[in-house]
Amino acid sequence: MAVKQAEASDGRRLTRRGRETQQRIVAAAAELMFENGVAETTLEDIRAAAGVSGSQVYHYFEDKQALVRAVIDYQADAVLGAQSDHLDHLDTMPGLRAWRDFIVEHQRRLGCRGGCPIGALGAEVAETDAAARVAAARALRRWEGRIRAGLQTMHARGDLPAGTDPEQLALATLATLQGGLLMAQLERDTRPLEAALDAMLDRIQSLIST
Amino acid sequence: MAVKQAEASDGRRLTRRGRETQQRIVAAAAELMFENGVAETTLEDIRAAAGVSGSQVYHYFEDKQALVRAVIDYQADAVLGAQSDHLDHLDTMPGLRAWRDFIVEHQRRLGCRGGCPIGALGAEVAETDAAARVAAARALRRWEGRIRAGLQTMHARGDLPAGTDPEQLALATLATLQGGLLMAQLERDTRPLEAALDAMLDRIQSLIST
DNA sequence: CAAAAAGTGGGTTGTCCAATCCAGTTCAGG
DNA sequence: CCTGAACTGGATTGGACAACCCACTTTTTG
Repeated sequence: MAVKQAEASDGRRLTRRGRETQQRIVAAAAELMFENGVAETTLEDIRAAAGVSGSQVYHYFEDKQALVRAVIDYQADAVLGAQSDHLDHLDTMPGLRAWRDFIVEHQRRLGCRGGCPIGALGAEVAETDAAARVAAARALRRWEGRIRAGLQTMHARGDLPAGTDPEQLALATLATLQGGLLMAQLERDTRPLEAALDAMLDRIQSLIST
Repeated sequence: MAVKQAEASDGRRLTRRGRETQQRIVAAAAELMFENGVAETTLEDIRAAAGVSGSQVYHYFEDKQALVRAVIDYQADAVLGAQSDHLDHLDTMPGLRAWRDFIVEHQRRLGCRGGCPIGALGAEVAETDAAARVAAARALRRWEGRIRAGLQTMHARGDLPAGTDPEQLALATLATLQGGLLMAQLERDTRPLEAALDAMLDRIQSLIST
């Protein structure tokens, strides 16, 4: 599921070159908004970073809000893509632990800056742009779906007791991850993130060994 | 620990009346920033909502950033104050469950709008205002301290096994709460919040009954 | 109770930035 | 190869808003 906008703001179809330019704008916007937030990122910054000129941003996007929505979809693909291999193996404790380590290490490399590309962006625009809020919520549901798939496999295999609900557990796991990322961002320290994920994985482990 | 700014932007001491006006400005700013975010809240909006005139905001605050920092401290007091009774009883499972119910019910009443007054605000300004980020982090540590106190009581009492670290568990609990609030805000649904808190409380419960 | 400090009301300024426009150039399909 | 559509580059506009200023009134204090 890639970001297939594939048309200009006035609805015309795009050529190959056009699509590339559009993607370059979204990628530049995503990076700048991740680093500085939506409000602090001007269209001029994006234009310069993408290496396109003046009217181009408006050629491809209706307005700034439309670009923000495209960025959210782009980040959803980026985040799920980056951890795709890990997400495919969340049906064993070693797989879950490896995923945890991957996320913590990634945050450490970033100096805990930026938080979650989806969650932080969504939170910033949630109360002023309903469409963007919904886009962020949809992105989180995709993510949760991948986690749930792993837990459901464990459940079907009988590793998780019949009484447990994989969906609830997946929701809780993603929420814990989001909160850990937020606290890590604010404290510039991975410890809250580690404590949060470890507690949730220990919870799953304890369900298994029941 | 109240917000004792108690001086104007130029460092002069405030009279009683001045302090009241200053508080009215902070309270108005807090409400508007909670509802619409920092970027969407103008000083003119705040001025009008607080019922003060033109230069007054600048009389009491150096600039908008200083006001944001005051709002963060104000919200920290407000949040901890509102759940103070519950925070005093986090040393039993019924106490923890009651706290959970209180938070979920509060979110339901708000229609899941706004998220966490501290977390959402902190996330918005984290990458553009280091002082505000630190203020938010400090607020979260105060909150975490209250949770930790309850868990430490359980630990000392022997309810929690010796091997468990109340601090780690408190950190994880707050992170889970933050993530649940964020997801509830984005999805406009308390289910992620409930799933997250329930999973974490079940974790604590399972540690007790070991 | 006088004089200085604290607080008020509103007007002004300068900057930033989203959004629009248009003249010129490149590209892609028939 | 040529014609219209896709794309480029830069200039412009209009509005919003943070920050500042000053004349005036009220409050506090020595």
